[in-house]
Amino acid sequence: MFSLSEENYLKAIFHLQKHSTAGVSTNALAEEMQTKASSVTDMVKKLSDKKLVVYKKYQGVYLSESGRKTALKIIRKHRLWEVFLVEKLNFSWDEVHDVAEELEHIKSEKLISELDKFLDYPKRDPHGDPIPDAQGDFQVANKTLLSDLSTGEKGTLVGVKDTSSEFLKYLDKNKIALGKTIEVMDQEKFDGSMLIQIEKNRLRVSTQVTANIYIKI
Amino acid sequence: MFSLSEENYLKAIFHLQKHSTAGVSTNALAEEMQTKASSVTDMVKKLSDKKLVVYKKYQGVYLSESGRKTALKIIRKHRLWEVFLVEKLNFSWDEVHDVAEELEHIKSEKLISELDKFLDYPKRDPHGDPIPDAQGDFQVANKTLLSDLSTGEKGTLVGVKDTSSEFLKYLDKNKIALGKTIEVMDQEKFDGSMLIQIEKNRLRVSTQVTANIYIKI
DNA sequence: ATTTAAATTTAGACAAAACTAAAAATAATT
DNA sequence: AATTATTTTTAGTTTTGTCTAAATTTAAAT
Repeated sequence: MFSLSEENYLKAIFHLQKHSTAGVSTNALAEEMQTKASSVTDMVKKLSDKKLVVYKKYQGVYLSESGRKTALKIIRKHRLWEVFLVEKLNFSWDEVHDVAEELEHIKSEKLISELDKFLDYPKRDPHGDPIPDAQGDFQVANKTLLSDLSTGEKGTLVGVKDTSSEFLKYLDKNKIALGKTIEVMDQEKFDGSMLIQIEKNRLRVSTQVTANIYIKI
Repeated sequence: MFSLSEENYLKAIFHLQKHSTAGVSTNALAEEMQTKASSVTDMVKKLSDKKLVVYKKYQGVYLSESGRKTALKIIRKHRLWEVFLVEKLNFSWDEVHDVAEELEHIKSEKLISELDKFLDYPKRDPHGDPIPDAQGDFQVANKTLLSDLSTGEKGTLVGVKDTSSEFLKYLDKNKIALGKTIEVMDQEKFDGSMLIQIEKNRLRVSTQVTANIYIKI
């Protein structure tokens, strides 16, 4: 159907598109894809010919409806495989990304519908991100960044923004995990760092940390 | 490490090499890879540069020790994924090949060792073929083609030579499955067809069938 | 032992997806 | 508004793996 590269571009455009209503710029896409702007222009033209994106020179690129559907299918596969790796194959949440990045391109409807069934239709991946269903629909959680909470507020940790191995290992080390309750005990004016209570533990975390943790109040 | 295409060539050479002690011919490889002889020559040169095969112009190609090890790793992955698809995702033995063909190229040592563990270290794939261990070792079963048995002999069905969907569906339809006991009741001189007793059933099968079923006496 | 046939290799070309360097368009500054 | 800076696109190459057509080598047949 689509090449590996085309699929990866669609996914990247989808992820960049969430951040704003404007079109995705060539440079942003080049950065995300770890490639050069000229390569992006070439590929975007190809995707445009295939009606997967809407593209006008110098105006950035938008996913078309079919492009969005295709991107969501890939994201669905990626996140289902992540669940599989963690739940069945003893991977930790910081190890799954690269392997899922490969597995997401396997082409078989049956494989994914059966995997979904085998995993008992999970709604979220190991990082708390929602898994689109076969139609591409998914819950948009009303989540808040921990950094946006005020002293005294509390909620449940439902996701992470940064999914880098370094960040996830930091969380593991400090026993900060999905599903736990977090309460903001104090905030330092100077650097924005927070003193948080997470179950029995109390610790101070920097803004780099609080700006990458999603809370459901 | 190696490209998709390189891996597929190594696998193809491995499979063709079993049939004889001579080198694999360019044309045979072209046929197996569904490509042209000139493309094969190009790729074989590349594999030779990488010391994965031993190649002398016009003399056919042989796997080197490292080529053989690489091929066995891919075959191990292919067969483990086949077991996974059948045992965990409700695939039938005639549906697994194409998907496993894609899954076998996923690069992760941990993925495969954990999958192996998850499946409880299977020794054979759904078609009865042996699964190499992490070192590339596997049992070479002392199996016989059903067509080589004589009237009165019996044994257990341990594998199939032809793994095409058509043949496997034929076997399903006639309740011929791995692990069942088969006894040769009679053989027709004229066309070589056999009357076989397989558990409670008795049926007549052609040489196309008997030459593709492996029996362990 | 020639000639013919078949198999194999070489040479040159192409598509996909990337690159570099230069040109063009847009945005930002003075 | 004109100039400068930034972003984006174009033009021309490169690499991988394929192809066709022609040349070469090996095998088969007379």
